[in-house]
Amino acid sequence: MSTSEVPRSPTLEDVAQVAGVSRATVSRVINGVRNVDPELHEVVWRAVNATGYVPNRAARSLVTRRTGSVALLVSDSEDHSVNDPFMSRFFTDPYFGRVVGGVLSVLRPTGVHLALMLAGTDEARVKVVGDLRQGHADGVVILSLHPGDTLPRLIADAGIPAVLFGRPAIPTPISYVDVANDRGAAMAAEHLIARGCERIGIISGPADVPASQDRLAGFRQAMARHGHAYIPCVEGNFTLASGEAGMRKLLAEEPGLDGVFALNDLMAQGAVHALRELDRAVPDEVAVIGFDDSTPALAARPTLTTVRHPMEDMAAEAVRLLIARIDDPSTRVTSVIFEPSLVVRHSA
Amino acid sequence: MSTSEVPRSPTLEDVAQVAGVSRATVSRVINGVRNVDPELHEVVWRAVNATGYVPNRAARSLVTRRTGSVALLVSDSEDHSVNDPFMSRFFTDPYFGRVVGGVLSVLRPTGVHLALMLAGTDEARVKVVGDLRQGHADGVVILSLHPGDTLPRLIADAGIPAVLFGRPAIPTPISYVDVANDRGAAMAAEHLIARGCERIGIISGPADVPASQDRLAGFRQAMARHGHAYIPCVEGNFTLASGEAGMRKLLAEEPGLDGVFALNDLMAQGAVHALRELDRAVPDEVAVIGFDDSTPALAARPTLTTVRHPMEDMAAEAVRLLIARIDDPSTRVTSVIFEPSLVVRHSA
DNA sequence: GCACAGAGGGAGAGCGCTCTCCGCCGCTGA
DNA sequence: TCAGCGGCGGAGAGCGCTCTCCCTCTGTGC
Repeated sequence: MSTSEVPRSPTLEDVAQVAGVSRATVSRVINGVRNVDPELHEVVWRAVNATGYVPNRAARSLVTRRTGSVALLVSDSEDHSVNDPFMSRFFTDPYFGRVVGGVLSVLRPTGVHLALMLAGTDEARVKVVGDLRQGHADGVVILSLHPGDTLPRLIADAGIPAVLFGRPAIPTPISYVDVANDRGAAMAAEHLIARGCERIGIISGPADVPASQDRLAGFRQAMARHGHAYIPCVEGNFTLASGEAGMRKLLAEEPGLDGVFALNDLMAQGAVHALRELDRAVPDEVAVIGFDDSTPALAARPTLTTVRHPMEDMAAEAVRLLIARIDDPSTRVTSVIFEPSLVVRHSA
Repeated sequence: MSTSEVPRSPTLEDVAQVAGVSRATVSRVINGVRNVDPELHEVVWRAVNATGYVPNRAARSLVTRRTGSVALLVSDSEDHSVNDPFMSRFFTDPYFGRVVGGVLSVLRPTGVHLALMLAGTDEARVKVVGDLRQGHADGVVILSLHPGDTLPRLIADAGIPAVLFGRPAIPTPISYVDVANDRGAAMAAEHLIARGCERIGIISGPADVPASQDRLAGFRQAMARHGHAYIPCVEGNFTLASGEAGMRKLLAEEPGLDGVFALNDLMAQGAVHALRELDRAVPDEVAVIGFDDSTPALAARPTLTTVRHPMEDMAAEAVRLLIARIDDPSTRVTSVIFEPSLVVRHSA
């Protein structure tokens, strides 16, 4: 197409020349600083449009020490990534997409850009901190996928503005957002009981994951308030297959089960599959309730009764906290906890 | 925690001082350029580690005119984004996650970073081009979600290295990767026919989407080769609900239907739901085949027979093409078409 | 008439890096 | 012995911007 020379893009200097003013004045106009004669203001903008000027990001960053972008950092354990070159297990999970959507919803209007970073190995973790310190992003929202993650600590120690998505397993001086997992689980318990379930089981997540712990505790406490001292529980890992296996195991232990709480929707869907194969009607014979209210909840049949986890709002708030901290590093470390809500559909 | 002053991070100059050499030499060592005395080499690295030096990205970008990152740009039409503040419809779709996974799988080892950009409005499109021209990324993989998108053209005209994910609706001088949609659809047709289906219908996607057109054409041609001149077809929009509605409509038109090809898995799953409600056994009474081989294919019951769309590999290849073009802008515009494959499960 | 304030705009340093140019040094060949 | 050469390292310009300093110019008060 165009065989012409790469037409070096216009600089401030070029605009200044066209407008007949100094570089400094153009800079002032563009950044809206100080009083500039309205007439000159106009002239400068005209010159900007005439030349097609766009500020050079690197040059600006160099002097302002700001990049105008934040990072979404996914910190996973090594063994996961190694087994799955595409990390599709995670990226395909609605969890990721909902967080990205929430993050972008607040970033978009502000013009701040988003970088996506991954840290699977310890080496990568160190590299990420270096990158962050030297101008890849002004701050970072951390999505830590395994408990005992050292990354939040590294980042906090490096003085990089950061906000965690979800309570950290190890207490760390970083702000975080979370959902009241315990309260959500309690809602699930109340709902099953109100429905008349009497023998209720749990398909939990990994025991060391904070969200899993909180949901478990909340559910058990609510059940205890109703006199249910012991709740059979099997451990899953938040996958469809583990929900299916968990359901079978639970039923083997407690054949008279009439209600199940799965700690996420995917496992709840797995449980429903197992129940169908065993010819137990859902919800009439066994009621199933999930957690998250993500896509599987609507795609499953019967549709899942679940606890809504407002991930988009949480992600949006995380970014707001982050931006506040970037703008004023003295902002206190804080946590924002969102209220879950029960979404009643057909499975319970 | 640390109330100390922000300890200005070390610069090349600092490292040079520690190593007792010039700035230029440190730069050479770090960038692995030219022959540097092995002994000095060693000394410099020691100094780098001692000072904890990390190159400043902005400064480097400023002179090299490279950012060391590429963008994944999602170009959507305005009406979508407006209705869905989080764009969750798209980000939650396994499509997005698989592409991100594929992109990161090749980016990670190279140390190139990923920026995520969104362009919903025309205004945003112009802004994106400006950002791209001035140092937000060295190139861009474009995920265009609506036909007639002007963005690829804008980007091509701006001379920004770019690769499209999927054939553009409007011919544009940009490299792209795609799957042989027609061949995949033909495989689906052959499979249904081999199974003994005689009255086969299609649940298509929007008529103006290239992937939809190609699948439709491929399917029809394959059917024609077997003497099926007319195939009933209803139009969906790639969602679960549209698959369900499409199935009902199809069945109303053609009650004797014994096979259905849905242009993606989500619609296939919807079709299965409809069939269950209408008490038609899948696959015995009606065989259902999808396209993509994404998560719904495994989550549905019965599990879906589908055509595998190697999105991760395609995304990876797109990035490789992009990087090649960034490194050598004279690289020719090309297209890489991937072969689909049939994945036989239980629904057909 | 003059000091002074205050606002607007220009000059120029400098952010941290890369890269060209050049000089030094030790070696080779005549 | 000396020009020539090639390898290695230093000096320094300059990437495009922001921002401080300072100069100029107008308007005000005494």
